[in-house]
Amino acid sequence: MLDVRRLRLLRELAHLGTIAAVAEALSFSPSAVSQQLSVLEKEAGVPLLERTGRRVTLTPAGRNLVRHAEAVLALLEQAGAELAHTKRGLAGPLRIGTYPSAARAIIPAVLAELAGWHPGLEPMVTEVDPAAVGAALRAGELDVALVHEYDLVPTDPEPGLAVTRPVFTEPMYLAARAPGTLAEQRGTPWIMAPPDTLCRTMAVRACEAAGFAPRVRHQIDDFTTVLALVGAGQGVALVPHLGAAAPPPGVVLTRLPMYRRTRAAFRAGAGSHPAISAFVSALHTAVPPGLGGGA
Amino acid sequence: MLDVRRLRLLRELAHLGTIAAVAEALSFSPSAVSQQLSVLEKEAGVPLLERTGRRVTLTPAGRNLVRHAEAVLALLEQAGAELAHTKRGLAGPLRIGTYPSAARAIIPAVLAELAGWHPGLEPMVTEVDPAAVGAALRAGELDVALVHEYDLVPTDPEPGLAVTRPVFTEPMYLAARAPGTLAEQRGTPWIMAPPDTLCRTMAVRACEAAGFAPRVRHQIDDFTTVLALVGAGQGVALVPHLGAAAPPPGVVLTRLPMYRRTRAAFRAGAGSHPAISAFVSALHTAVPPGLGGGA
DNA sequence: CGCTTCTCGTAAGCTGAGCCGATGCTCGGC
DNA sequence: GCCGAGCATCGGCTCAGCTTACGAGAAGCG
Repeated sequence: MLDVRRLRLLRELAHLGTIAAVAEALSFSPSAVSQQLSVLEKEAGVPLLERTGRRVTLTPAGRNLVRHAEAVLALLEQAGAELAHTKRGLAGPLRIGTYPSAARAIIPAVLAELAGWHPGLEPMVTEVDPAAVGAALRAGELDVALVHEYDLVPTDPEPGLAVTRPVFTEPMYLAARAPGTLAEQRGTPWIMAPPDTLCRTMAVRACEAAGFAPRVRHQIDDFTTVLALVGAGQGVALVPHLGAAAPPPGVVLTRLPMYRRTRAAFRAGAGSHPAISAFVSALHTAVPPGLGGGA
Repeated sequence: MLDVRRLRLLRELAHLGTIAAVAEALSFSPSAVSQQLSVLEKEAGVPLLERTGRRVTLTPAGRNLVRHAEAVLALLEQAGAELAHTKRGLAGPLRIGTYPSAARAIIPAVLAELAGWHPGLEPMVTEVDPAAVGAALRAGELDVALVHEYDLVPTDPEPGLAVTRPVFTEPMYLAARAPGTLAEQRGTPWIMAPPDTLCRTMAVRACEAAGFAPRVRHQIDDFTTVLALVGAGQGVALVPHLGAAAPPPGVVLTRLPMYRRTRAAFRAGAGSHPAISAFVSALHTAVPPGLGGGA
């Protein structure tokens, strides 16, 4: 019988690409991961990994086994969820991951709602880099997380995870010193998120769709800072509704026909866990009215 | 995350009823099983067992968890089977369980067929008490087994196991010293299998269907011995085709409108294992022609 | 071309999960 | 009432599996 513990390592390897990263994610030494994968390979009787350069790649048999591992892990997750269902009086920790602007604008109301429903529940919120959310969920460091996606960025469904329908949809705004269209900012300096982030990709693509490649001057992730810089005449930026709560004087927001959607994500099979479904319900009822609507 | 090793113990408990039996089946001490189930219960957070008298019973939550355990174990079995599929050149041991008459009449031809197809395969045949076949399969002591069922005995599908369609269907015979019908044996002494066996149940029900309760004189399991006793005028008996190969002189076989069906059984999910499906194929091709038909 | 760096594998040693045996307790049956 | 069957608990031990340390091979860089 294949060992699930080892299958989990193989799955993480499939997602993270290197043994070192798996070890990092699961708080092991790389040596331990290597040893366990060797054992798995021996008891599988089939080569699962092959060294390519200084990394390892999964063989087709390995990738196939990962598919099964996903299914098994999802089923175990579901079994745990159903188990939690039978014990009444929801209690214990619920580890929630979120991106910064939701943490500020959404999470407090959601937690208040949740506390009213289930006083025993102990929500623990952690701001997490959106790129690391998947790994944190799979590694069991988080139970549920708020993730977002942009119109222009193709959403890749991560295997092993599941997401809800969008909890809310925000419009995007062009933040500048005067009203105007995107295309008029061809020559203006831009303030964008750091490279290799979802926000950055989205902003660049928006500019490209308007017919130009943006000149990036500042790389800032925090929307409050971004708006302050816009107010100081340092450039223009794209900000979502949640990041544009209190624009400083002198900053003009122009609504664009682009949207950011926020969903809840969790491990596949965990959607029926009472704490997680309660969180999602709280999310839906506590979401500020008019978020998807006017200005 | 629930531990699959422990879930397996819980499943066995659901089938076998006592911790001692689980320990026996899996070659552990009862103490080890008890400890592991305690840990499982603790990490489930819900009572799974309750002491009723001097045994333990599963709570509803426990039974529900067993359902999930079955699913997980079947999935793991399937993953292992698919893995074996990729390694070509079928090799290694295949542990086959069988009831005695099939061992004599069917298995040799099947093994010969199988050896021709896959020389590397090492079949290991064990005669197993039909009542213990399920436990032996689940415990991993057998990979595949020949099991039979009778018309008159309701076949209860064991969870955790899967069976093929009938491999062959044998007619049943009334073995006596003269031709005759079942109903005519109302007053004759009977030779039957020991109590609490499938054969015994079948024979008793057949008599009841013919309108009488049989007087059982001898309790013998081996059909050759049974026929010898019939020949010695010690009574009459019901024997399946496979058990009636060479009736001794003086014994007359009268065919009855009743049948015994033989199937192959294996752990749920293992049906796609190449060695097992090869065995089933060999079974179908090597089965003696006319077994389901004439005489 | 050689140095550094990053990655994976192997070897040696240690720790704790989990097994066994013994004992105690609580039921049910004779 | 006694006895046996079945489960839980307690010490003690063993081995699976982790860590640390080291070595080998492959990219990147001056």
